[in-house]
Amino acid sequence: MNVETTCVVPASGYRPLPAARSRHETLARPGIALSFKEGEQIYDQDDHADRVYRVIRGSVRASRLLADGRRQVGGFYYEGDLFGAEAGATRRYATEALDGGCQVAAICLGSSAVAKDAVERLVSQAAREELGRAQEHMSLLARTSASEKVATFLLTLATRFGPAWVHLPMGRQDMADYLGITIETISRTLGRLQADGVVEFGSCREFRVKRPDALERLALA
Amino acid sequence: MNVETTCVVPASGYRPLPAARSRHETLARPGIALSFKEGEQIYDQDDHADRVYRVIRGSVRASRLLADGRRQVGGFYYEGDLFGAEAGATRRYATEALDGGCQVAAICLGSSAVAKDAVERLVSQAAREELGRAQEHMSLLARTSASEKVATFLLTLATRFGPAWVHLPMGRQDMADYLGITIETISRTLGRLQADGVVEFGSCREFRVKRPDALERLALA
DNA sequence: CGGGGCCTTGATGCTGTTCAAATAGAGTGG
DNA sequence: CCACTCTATTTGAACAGCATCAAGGCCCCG
Repeated sequence: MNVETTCVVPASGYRPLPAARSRHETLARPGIALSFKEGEQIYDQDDHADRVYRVIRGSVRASRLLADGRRQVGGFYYEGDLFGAEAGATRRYATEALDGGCQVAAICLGSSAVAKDAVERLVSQAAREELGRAQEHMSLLARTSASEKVATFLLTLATRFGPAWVHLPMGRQDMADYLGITIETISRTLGRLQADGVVEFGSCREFRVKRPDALERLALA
Repeated sequence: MNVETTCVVPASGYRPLPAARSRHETLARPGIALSFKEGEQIYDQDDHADRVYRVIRGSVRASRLLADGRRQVGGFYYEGDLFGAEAGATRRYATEALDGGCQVAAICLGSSAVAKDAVERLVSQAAREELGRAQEHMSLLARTSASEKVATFLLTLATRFGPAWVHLPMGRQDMADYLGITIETISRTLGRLQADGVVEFGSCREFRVKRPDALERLALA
């Protein structure tokens, strides 16, 4: 494409922050800290969306009930993640704390006129993060085989939370509803991965990657 | 590709537009109009993302090559849609014109200092639209059966493009890669829907809904 | 010790994939 | 306008993988 335009690459404003941030940076941001018990709801499906959040501690699950009663898990948010940006005026997913002692910072839209710019940047950033996650999730769901999905899921977690033992804040049903497969298939696939020596489970909520190369090969395939 | 006009009309009053827009209204917005032939690329995967676009005429396909050679279709954009917002600094999907004579308006980030605010709002709006589409697509991919996926896909198109005959700008392979199923399953499912009298195909690129209630039931189920 | 989640494991059927081939459709040049 | 070619779509048959139904085991907590 050879077009002569007066386009200028922007110096700032459209550059996303790296996905992983230090906790210090996280805490140094505006917002009202809130605590939630395990399973407690942060906001509900169809609520009016008037704020975004940042996870300070613990993890959060976004889920949605479909017309026929099935449940879809939209995503998981971990320490440092922004969430709560919406395409419309209402919540597409409900969000709940996965851990006891889960803390989030709420950033209210249009709260203080002083910090208006900062809030707008935060909201914009939240939308970008959400978009990235949604696209990642789409790739995951588009994969054909259950082992690819599960392998990719574990790999993503392992990549983010270090090479040692990784704690799974969500249950098997959550994973199933997130990956679009049944809980039985999840269980069998995890069992197979462990039997093949690719990963190792300390308990059903804790795993460790034993052969990263094999896991990556499965995830890509 | 050739440049048609060079309109740098700064949009004054911003307001969220309805999904369907008149062509006139579309053209009254800032941007550089560009024309593409069928199959011509608008931008490539991994390109630097320095502008967003609005479809003026025709339709656009976003697609992505995966490591193992498979192709994933991220979405389709139709007249009036904003596209090209990214979560990161580079393009996650390549985009190509589906029709001959496809026209899009390019809005360069940070182009004119005068319209800076308008551009920022447009980019923000583009991100929101993209997020909404991604979430819709996730719901689609999470559905278990092929008939649900195909029915939902047709219903979405029919809802947007009126009750009469709807033209499909994409081929079967595009639909397959969008829905995460094979082209054979697409073909069989469409055949079944037609045999059941739910839809009717004039040609393989044109259909009409005969029993909207039945289609909706399939889509929800 | 007993109850109730949650997770695992087993057997069977269905749905979609795969491989293969036929048919339809669009474009090209005579 | 027709014959030819190439691609897109449809159709067929066999197989593989996941869902479903069902039962059993594990673990936490009262």
